[in-house]
Amino acid sequence: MRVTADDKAGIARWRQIADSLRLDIAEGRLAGRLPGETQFAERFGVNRHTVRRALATLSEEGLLTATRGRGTFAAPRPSRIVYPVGSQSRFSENIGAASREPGGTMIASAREMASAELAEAFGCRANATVIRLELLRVADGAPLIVSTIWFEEARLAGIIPAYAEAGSLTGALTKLGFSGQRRLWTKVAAIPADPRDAEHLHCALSTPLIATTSLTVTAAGEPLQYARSRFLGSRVELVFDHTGEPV
Amino acid sequence: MRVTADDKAGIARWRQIADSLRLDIAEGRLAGRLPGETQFAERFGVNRHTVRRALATLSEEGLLTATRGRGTFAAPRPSRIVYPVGSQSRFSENIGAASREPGGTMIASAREMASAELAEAFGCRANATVIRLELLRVADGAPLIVSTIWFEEARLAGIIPAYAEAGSLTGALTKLGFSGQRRLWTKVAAIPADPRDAEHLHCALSTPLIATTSLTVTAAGEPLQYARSRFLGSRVELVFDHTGEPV
DNA sequence: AGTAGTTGTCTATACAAATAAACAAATAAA
DNA sequence: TTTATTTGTTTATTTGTATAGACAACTACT
Repeated sequence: MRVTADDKAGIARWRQIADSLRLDIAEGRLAGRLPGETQFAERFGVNRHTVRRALATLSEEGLLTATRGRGTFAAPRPSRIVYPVGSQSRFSENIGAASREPGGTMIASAREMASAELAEAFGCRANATVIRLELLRVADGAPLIVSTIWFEEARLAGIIPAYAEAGSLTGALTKLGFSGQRRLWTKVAAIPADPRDAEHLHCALSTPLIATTSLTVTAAGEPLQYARSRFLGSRVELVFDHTGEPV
Repeated sequence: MRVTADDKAGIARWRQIADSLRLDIAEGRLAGRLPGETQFAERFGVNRHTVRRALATLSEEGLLTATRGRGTFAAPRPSRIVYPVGSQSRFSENIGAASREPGGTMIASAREMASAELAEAFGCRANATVIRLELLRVADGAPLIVSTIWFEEARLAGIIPAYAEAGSLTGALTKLGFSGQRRLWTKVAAIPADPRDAEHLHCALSTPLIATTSLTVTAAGEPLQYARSRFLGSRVELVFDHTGEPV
């Protein structure tokens, strides 16, 4: 089979244009009144209808409003939520500090065997039982983060009911007698959204996500929780403050 | 115009399948011998030819090798490069420590007016002159990072020739009499690759990138460099170590 | 040698996407 | 009001995408 090594193959021209314009709007390069459909068509080297198909999708997404005779206008772009990450990170504090109502729901919870990765982080046997908690975190009424959090059952058997009652992780841990815990490290990667995450975050497949993996320990330094969070790349920005780090 | 709000609209079925399989291979869910084309066709609910079109592209990308009569086999997946980020981050040290030959080339350099964002970071006038340096960083022979770095001209007039001579940023700064600089903070976002970055990083448009923005200051605490780097999400993982942070 | 299972190739058909050329309908400004 | 500009609609044609069925070529195993 003859296959050209073309990046854009298999993606309709109108889709490419829509994606390009969506990015331009998100980055603020396109705002207010947009150029006419005819101008766009010429700029992209396509027929006017192809541009119209692209604009129609963006209009459907609420990024654009077009009026016959007047023109097409870009909606004002929302700013990124700033999310500080450090040894003391907590979801509710972070989002709360940015004066947006936080929220979260438990998507799922399960007991399972520790994977090799997890066993290493917890310093336990590979077949030890762990508790997995899946949370969906919301800000401004739209989903922002999907978190998968693991706990050692031996240490945190009652975490699920405690969370259900307290409504927050920090609260649940306090209820179980843990305080003064801190985050040891955070790993960050960029990944395309998989079908499950795309559904929860209400975004398209392959949308760029920030994937963080982190280990939190007790005040005494014992492993407490291992978490993997996926942040909607378009709505959030993580901030790491290095002041205070050893030189 | 009637437009359904469908995520996958405008993306050919074979492309969606190719993207899905590419992710499966990258995450290790698919390895060694793959299911037959007929099985894939049934699993995805499409014709065998559509699957073949998807496999053909992955084969073109070197992720697959198919042999008539034998079957189709996934290439072994490369591991992510671990990139520690902290107050002392330097590119050559990081990649060097992972025992991979580092490398870098200057893509471009220019003098320009400070943007509002930049002026705030540097604490200077908005129309002050800054020097912009664009670097492409390579590991294992493949591009990994595109960095845009700004310096205040008033403080670092000779940075371009110094870099050209020293071959590294740290070396260039030493040559200009700066040492003991440290990174104050790092912001992290996930963005789709734009046309320029996609070209440099040799990746498809809209590939997830990690975008970091950081401020480095002199030993005395004065702003030294403001940098915006784009990391290829599929090949790298950033690690932030919070030990030593104030509690 | 034979057989089951695999990838590779071919032809034909139906549907979506993109192009082309006009024209209608609304708006803004002269 | 008139004019130019803009988005919206229609019809027709061409190119790409997906399906269907059949068969060839090759491999691994019995």
